Amino acid sequence: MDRDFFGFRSEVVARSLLGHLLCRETKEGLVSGIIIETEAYLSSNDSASHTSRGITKRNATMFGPPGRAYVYFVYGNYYCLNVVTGPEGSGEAVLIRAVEPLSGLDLMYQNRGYIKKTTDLTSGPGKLCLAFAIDHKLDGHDLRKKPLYLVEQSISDRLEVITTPRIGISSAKEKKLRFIIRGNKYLSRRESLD
DNA sequence: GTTAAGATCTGCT
DNA sequence: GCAGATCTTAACG
Repeated sequence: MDRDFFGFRSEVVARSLLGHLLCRETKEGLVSGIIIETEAYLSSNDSASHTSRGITKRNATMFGPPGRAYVYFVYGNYYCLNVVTGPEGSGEAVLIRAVEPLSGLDLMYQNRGYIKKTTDLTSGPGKLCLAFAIDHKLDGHDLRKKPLYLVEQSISDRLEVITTPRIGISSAKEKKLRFIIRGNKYLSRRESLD
């Protein structure tokens, strides 16, 4: 995936990331999945974004060059993976909320502990970081390079995409900045009626 | 130094 | 459907 892909506003990149592949290589092997759910966090006028109050130690990666990974720790237990977007310095990103498992299923089960259903492997931002062995050490990593990278799929522009409000936030609830592939089994939540 | 809230997940009802 | 676990971050005194 080339550099120009990430330089657009996060609302645009969030949509265009759907259908492409997220790949992770570790010494145990290769894991990959199809991106099916994303959320955009804007550079300005978005009180739900980590960057709404300026640059801090945690969110510094979001103000860096696009195409990097912004990985942060939430709720004392889990990591979330974002893709930095927009021109450098704008402070925006796209949260990867769910993928559809494609390869390396055995390794995902191993990374997640004893999970029974395939639909529980990567159907949420914290879950997919566990399954893909993503943690704070990958914060700032360039997503065009191993061991964590994106691969373009030609099917991406023919998907049926719908938008909903973002999940788990208390401000800017009205903004429909969550992008999902309609009807996919691996979404973090069922589609709401709107 | 202290404190409250948080881009979540799991297990139980 | 709901509460608890768990701990970092950032705001405030």
